[in-house]
Amino acid sequence: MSTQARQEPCEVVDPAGDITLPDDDTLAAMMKALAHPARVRIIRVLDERQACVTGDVVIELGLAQSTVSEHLRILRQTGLIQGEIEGPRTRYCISATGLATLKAGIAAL
Amino acid sequence: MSTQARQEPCEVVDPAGDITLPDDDTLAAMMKALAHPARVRIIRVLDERQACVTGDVVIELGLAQSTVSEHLRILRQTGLIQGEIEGPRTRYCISATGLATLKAGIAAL
DNA sequence: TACATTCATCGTCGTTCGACGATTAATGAT
DNA sequence: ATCATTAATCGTCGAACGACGATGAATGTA
Repeated sequence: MSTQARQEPCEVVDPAGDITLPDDDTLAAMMKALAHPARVRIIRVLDERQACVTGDVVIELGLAQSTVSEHLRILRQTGLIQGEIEGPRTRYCISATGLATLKAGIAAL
Repeated sequence: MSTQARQEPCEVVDPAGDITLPDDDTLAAMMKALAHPARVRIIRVLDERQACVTGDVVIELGLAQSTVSEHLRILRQTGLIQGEIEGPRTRYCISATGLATLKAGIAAL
């Protein structure tokens, strides 16, 4: 039931080095990924608990499992989070570089 | 009122003082407003040319007038830009506070 | 071998978005 | 007055979104 979060951090490699500014389309896509309250909340949840699995997010958001899985997919495909399979479950965490790219793109507006 | 609109800055009042962090819904709404390449471009255009009227943006984007007017409405309603009527045309400019709120909200993620 | 657990994917359905042309309102010019 | 210009609004239509339940694949356990 609960997550026994241990093991190494989800973010295996992410030097957070040189961040290239995204172009309009990429920036708009990242914005679109966060253009939904549920996905903003997911980012906050992943920030609080360093990392957690899909089931935890489902409980936290109170939405259907398939709905949450879809939101996670969108965030993953835009590079804002990353998930690694861990047995029968998937552990998600924030992508430092992805989020940094978004922040840089916004800040440059 | 208004009228005798000169070419003074569009941003009449905008101290850019205390910026309150937006909640999830507000932040998501601002993201949604910029979750489209055309609207990101509008922000850039308004940034380059301090301010310009609808027709200028129409030419710059190459979209139908009604389409651009709709994009401008969305940005205006979320408080990211502001427009003031100037005779038969409307002059738009970036809202410093609106954009600052967005930047603060993202940076706090 | 099952069987349960976890999560991604699929199918559906109603809502919203985004584009456009047409229309309307307001202003300026003739 | 009439006409032209500018921009917001309206109506439409196809595409995408967002929610859900159902299904399926992968893993762990008895």
